[in-house]
Amino acid sequence: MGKRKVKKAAGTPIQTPCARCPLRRLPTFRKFTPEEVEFIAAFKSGELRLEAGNTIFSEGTNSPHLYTVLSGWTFKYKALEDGRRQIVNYALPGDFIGLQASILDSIGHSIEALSDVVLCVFPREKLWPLFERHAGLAFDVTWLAAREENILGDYLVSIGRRTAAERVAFILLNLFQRARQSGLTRGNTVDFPFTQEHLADTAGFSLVHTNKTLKRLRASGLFKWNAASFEMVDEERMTEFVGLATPDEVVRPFL
Amino acid sequence: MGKRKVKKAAGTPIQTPCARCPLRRLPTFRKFTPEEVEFIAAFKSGELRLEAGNTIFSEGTNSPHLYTVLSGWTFKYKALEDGRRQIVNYALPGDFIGLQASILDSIGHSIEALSDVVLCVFPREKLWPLFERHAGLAFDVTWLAAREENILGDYLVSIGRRTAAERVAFILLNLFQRARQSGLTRGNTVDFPFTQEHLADTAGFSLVHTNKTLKRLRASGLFKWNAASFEMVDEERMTEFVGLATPDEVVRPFL
DNA sequence: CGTTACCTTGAATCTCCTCAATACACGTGG
DNA sequence: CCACGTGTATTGAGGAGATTCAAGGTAACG
Repeated sequence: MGKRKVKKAAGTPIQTPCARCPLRRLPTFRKFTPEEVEFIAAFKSGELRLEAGNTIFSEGTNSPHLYTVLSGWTFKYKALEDGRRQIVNYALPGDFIGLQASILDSIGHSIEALSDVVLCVFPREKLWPLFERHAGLAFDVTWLAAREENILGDYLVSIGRRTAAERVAFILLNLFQRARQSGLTRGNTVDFPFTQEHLADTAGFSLVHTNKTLKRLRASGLFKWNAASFEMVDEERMTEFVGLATPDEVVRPFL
Repeated sequence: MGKRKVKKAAGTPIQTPCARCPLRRLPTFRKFTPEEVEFIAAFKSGELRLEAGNTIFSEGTNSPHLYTVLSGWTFKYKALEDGRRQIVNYALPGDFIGLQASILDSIGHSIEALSDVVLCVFPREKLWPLFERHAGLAFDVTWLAAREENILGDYLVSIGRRTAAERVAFILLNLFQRARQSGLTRGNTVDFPFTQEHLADTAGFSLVHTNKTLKRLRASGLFKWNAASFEMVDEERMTEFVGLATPDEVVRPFL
């Protein structure tokens, strides 16, 4: 882990107040009633800032907290004893992480900060009052769980049935679109914080084969990806190459 | 689809009353309060009996119902235009299907009856009252969604990172254990209603390769599988071969 | 007794993996 | 400032692993 210069003001950390949550301004996220915002503000117990590379959850663990990503990227993965690793999904700003640890009793995967991140922290024991007093928010939590299932299903088809090129293209497209929803794009450009090795562990390929697939894919001109900077050149053709329909704009909840 | 002799008594169909739901007797499922049982009984609007091979949900569709499997097996899958198919998960007695269609607005996968099945039918519009009036049941719904996510994650690692033999063994083991939880085993034996082609579409392999992998795997003596009848011979070694820990007994909800 | 659905096997070919070497950017310590 | 280590990207070569094509084989059913 590289040491970075972290300048921190001494004293109390500055927290983002929920009422002025920057994510709420994005068109992606649904509007809340004042009571809901108030409840969420009370639900939130703090913020957690972590540098890239830190582990947030370990597989099999339990935790007194659950989180929402406020800024930065995280990814969740499962590892086999001999070192093989499969990345299961990513979480971007607005996404929930650690729900499994709160609902089931232990989490089935590890979660790691992919970039420097800021997480909103919620105490686990207040999840129950949320279900009791705010059916709307409870429904939102379920919505997010269903969405997660949906994404994993998409990844499953990709890994199981798509060719190498389709598979890699699918992942890049998916992450680009989700980054856009989370307000991380400028025009057709994003900074992708992950390496080819992450991509390989997401696609279920070796690093070498991922690299060669990328080379062929780049030649198609659908996108550019140098260093961290990813540019989507022809989203439409990319979408149809992967065999998907153009996604409709969703308005979704988050906490 | 083969025509079967379906003998049906004329007149009103016989329904399983929730209070005497046979699934509730299994140790796997949690006990409900009398009020909860009453609510569920009112929530349930009927039963749906389907023969093997029928489609229950089509990808991209919406539905006024959601279901619980009362008996039989179903599987959900996604198809690409050119015919490639990936089975994403199975649903056994006690499992929920079609939640995505009720929570998100359309379902991301198709669902088909693998064997003859009986489904409990719940009207979608009563899902909201459930969240409003029975936080405990709402929590259960979320629990089931989180469990689903958990299973899909396991399948992802298998498809992405396990060898052919491990992968096939994992699926068989997983389905055997879930069948046992649903009360479908007699000793170490179950009737598996799926073919090698289903297994191939679950593992992400071609039918031929699945067959050859099975042959090698059978030689290990961990299990027997002839015709429909599957016998688990050495569950412990099978578990460690796949690289898993022995699962603890879970008590889980269902509707 | 012919059809249908599944299972099985061999052969040729393509995909993907491992091993190995090189290249480039960056930050550290001399 | 330069030498060196570290992390990431790139490329070639040889060998497993999977796919497709093609041919049987078996059991159930009408």
